[in-house]
Amino acid sequence: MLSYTEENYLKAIYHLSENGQKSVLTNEVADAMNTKPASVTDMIKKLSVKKLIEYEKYYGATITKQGKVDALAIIRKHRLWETFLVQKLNFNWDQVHEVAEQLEHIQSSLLIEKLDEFLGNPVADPHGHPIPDKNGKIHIAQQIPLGEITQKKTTTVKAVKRGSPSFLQYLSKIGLYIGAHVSVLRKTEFDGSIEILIDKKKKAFISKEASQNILVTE
Amino acid sequence: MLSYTEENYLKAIYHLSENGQKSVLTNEVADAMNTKPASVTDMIKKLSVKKLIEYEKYYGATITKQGKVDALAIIRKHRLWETFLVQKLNFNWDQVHEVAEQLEHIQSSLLIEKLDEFLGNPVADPHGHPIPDKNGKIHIAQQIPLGEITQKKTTTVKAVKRGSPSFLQYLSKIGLYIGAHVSVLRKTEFDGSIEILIDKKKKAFISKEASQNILVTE
DNA sequence: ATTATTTTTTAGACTAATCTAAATTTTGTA
DNA sequence: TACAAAATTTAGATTAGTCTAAAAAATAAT
Repeated sequence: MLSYTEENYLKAIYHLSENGQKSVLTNEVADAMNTKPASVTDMIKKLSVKKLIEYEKYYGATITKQGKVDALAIIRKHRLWETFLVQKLNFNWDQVHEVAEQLEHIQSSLLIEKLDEFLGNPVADPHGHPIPDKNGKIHIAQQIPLGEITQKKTTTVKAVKRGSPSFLQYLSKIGLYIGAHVSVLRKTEFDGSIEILIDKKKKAFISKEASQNILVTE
Repeated sequence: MLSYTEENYLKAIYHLSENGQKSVLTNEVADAMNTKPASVTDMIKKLSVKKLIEYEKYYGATITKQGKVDALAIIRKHRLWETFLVQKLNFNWDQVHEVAEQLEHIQSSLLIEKLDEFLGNPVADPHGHPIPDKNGKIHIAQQIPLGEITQKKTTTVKAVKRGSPSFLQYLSKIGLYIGAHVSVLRKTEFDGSIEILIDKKKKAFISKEASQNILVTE
């Protein structure tokens, strides 16, 4: 069984290796975990002894099949708990991450299966991120950044990419949420910002950066 | 803020000091925590520096006002989570303790207040144990052991005293649960065992020991 | 291609929580 | 009361996770 800390490192390494197949570097992990590279080296050795990652000195780590399985189990728990917090306890979507970071480490397969059932076997968390099923299978929906859709076409918001609390609060403030219907009214060439129409009612200007973090149906 | 381990020790000391005002002895704590007396001595020193207990060398520890407040906050969380597991996730009452031992350490006052509300501000957990309110206040109901009630009188089961999983499973098996209506049909003098009638339907013989662990309304 | 910079690892130290074994103190008893 | 037994504390060691500083290796740049 993995310790609290081992779980967190494994998860970080999984997330870092999602974007690109390349091996994950020591400093990247240290940044993600807010620890020092020396600590990462130690932990990487531990995880590689446990066959959850493969590690070549000075060249970073790659996650193994088993490592992925374990990481996905943790991510499943995280996202189910986030869903619970929003759907059942009325948390806002910007309030759930920190608490789910704790809840994801609770060890009880009975609990997580019953929670899954209680929530109606959800396929995505409050940020639109897919929830791996019991076997670690993820259904990856085709989604593109809002900035890239054809003008006039109406799409549905499916997910947010990076979800810092302040970004999520900002989205709520302009009336944007998962499931909202959005179309692009105008694009500004020089800075990439766009004007959008939400649910045929509200207009909003959003920056290029923001538009890249909002994912919609194609 | 208390560490996971400090919380567990504080809770154990609180529970041990509930039964009797006397100070809690090192060995008692070691037994309750499944650790060695030497470890207890160390922790007792830490908690006394934090003013959660008062400690006189060789004479055990007594919990302070602040210690009680902190202990009750943990117990509140434990019992709210147990209630959640049974009422919302359909756990059996003999399955919840271990999971709640983990959940009680989640740090989020928002979470616990929302959970409390979600559950309808329950006053007792699935074993009938009182849930301290937000301010640590407990409503202590008058309850007596089943073995001590007057024969023929019908009473309502309110709580179980010590709730090991096997004892709870046994109670379920004979049809006994919190809220059941029970009367004593016969008492056997020499061993203190009794025959009871549950919900005017089921009869069961239970030992003196069991009867002392079932608490009913007077 | 040699040097400078960056990255990573190693070495050694620290804290929290635990242990065993030995020393100390209290308690019980002859 | 004095000694034996039990309980408690102290001393010293261990493990997990972390750090800083120094050493080593890889990468970039002149």
